[in-house]
Amino acid sequence: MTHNDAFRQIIAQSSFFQKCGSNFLEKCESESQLIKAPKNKIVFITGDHAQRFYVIRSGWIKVFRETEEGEQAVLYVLGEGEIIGECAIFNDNKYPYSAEATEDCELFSLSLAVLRAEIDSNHAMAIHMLNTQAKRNWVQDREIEHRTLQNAPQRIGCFILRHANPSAKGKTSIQLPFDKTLLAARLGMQPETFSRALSKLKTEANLTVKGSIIEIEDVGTLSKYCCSACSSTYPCEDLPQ
Amino acid sequence: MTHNDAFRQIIAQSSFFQKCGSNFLEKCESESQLIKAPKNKIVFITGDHAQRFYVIRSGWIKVFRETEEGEQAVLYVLGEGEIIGECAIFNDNKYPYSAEATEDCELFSLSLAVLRAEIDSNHAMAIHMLNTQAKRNWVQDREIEHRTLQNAPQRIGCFILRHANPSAKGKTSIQLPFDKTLLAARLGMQPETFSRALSKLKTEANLTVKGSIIEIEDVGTLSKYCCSACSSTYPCEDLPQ
DNA sequence: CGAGGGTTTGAAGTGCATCAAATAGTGTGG
DNA sequence: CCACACTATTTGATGCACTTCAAACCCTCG
Repeated sequence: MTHNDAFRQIIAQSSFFQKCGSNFLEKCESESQLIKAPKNKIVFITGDHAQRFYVIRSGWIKVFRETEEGEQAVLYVLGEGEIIGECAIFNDNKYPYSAEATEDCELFSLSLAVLRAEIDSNHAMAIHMLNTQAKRNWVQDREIEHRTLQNAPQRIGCFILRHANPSAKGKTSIQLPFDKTLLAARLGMQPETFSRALSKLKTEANLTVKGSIIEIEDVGTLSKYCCSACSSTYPCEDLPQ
Repeated sequence: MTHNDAFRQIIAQSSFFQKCGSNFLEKCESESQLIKAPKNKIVFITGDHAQRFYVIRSGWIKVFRETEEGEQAVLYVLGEGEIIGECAIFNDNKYPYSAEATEDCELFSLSLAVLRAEIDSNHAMAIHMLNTQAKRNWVQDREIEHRTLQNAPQRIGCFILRHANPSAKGKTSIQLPFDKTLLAARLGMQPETFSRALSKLKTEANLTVKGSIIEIEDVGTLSKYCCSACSSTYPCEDLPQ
């Protein structure tokens, strides 16, 4: 596959780029660079002077902030078609978080200056960015709600439900998108807690777990267990992932 | 004071309105309504069809989401000059959270349609909103970090430090802006936990507490205690409040 | 002075973290 | 195809942080 084909393929499935004008897409395409980020590669660090942002072609990128002692708070885990680091243009050209490849990843690197110019000159693009930022905003508001009101098993169940087919009734199943240690961090808990909390879910909400495959005996039971500690009701259509 | 004087006084100290064009401000002024929200008044509820947004003239407004059982997650507590509910224009004209007066408040009610029209027609305004949303975004990212990495006494100390004079060295003092029960909820803990955690801070970081006045014996000691569990270092200038 | 809300304190329980170790799973070279 | 190394995951034991429930205390205001 040529570089441009690869680029277009990702663009086609990226909610961010789908609404961008073809003029801007062409500019991006022509100057885009495909980056291979092997597992554990740090893409950038909080405070780095930012010149590029990234579109994920493959793999999962962990977005986090870290104390001097190395304690991490994972803010997002982003995958195919999602963008990282674009927010640096609103933060004095400094990345407000760090990003690390959690497995071998491929990223398209794009110019922040091109993005900035597009936003500044193209009103539709500014509106599009505004929608993107606003949406990310209430996703984070929800995250705070989840961490405040849901306990560990409920947060896991909530994550599972958001990955299940939203129209599923009764029996269904999902595959966890990345490994359990990373998911634990994403949900704000320790790996040991994750393991025990998932065990508890097996009993309380009637799940079967085989590796990364989760079989849900009854979506209603699971959602009742999880969504009772949340302001939203199942199916929680307005949250991604 | 006339309505318009009161309006202009608030606008003058609102970071949001300071960068808006005079044309827009006049439109807002002419159709603004001063609302008195007595203590415990619900300004709006999650999911309400939104036609107005609000600028706080006085008092503290609690922004939260709530489960069916009445458990609340407080997302923000907003005060003078801050705006609430504007984000409904990016959310299908539904408020994504509830808002309640925690004391007798005065609000200016403004038209979302006017705001929407301004954003759609005025590029500078769109860019301004973009900056506002992006900033709120990383404020929320930080909130998640704080709740993940800091324990209760550290979160309280962090809040105190953000309310202290940023150039203070050594001894200084602050007054808590609202009551301790609300502050506890704002920081994601129970009132009892707040009380005990503040006691612990008195010992660990050498504070004196008299009602809502907190005397800090040494800012360095306090920041060392709190900021060690955070990715930022004191003074944490990029966070508001 | 008494009522009521805010705040603190006490006692007990729960959930999650921590540390340690066992087990399962995966990829490697022989 | 097997043994080994390495990582991911689970399990056990224990401790701590925070919550919960209950009651006392304090402060303000009518």
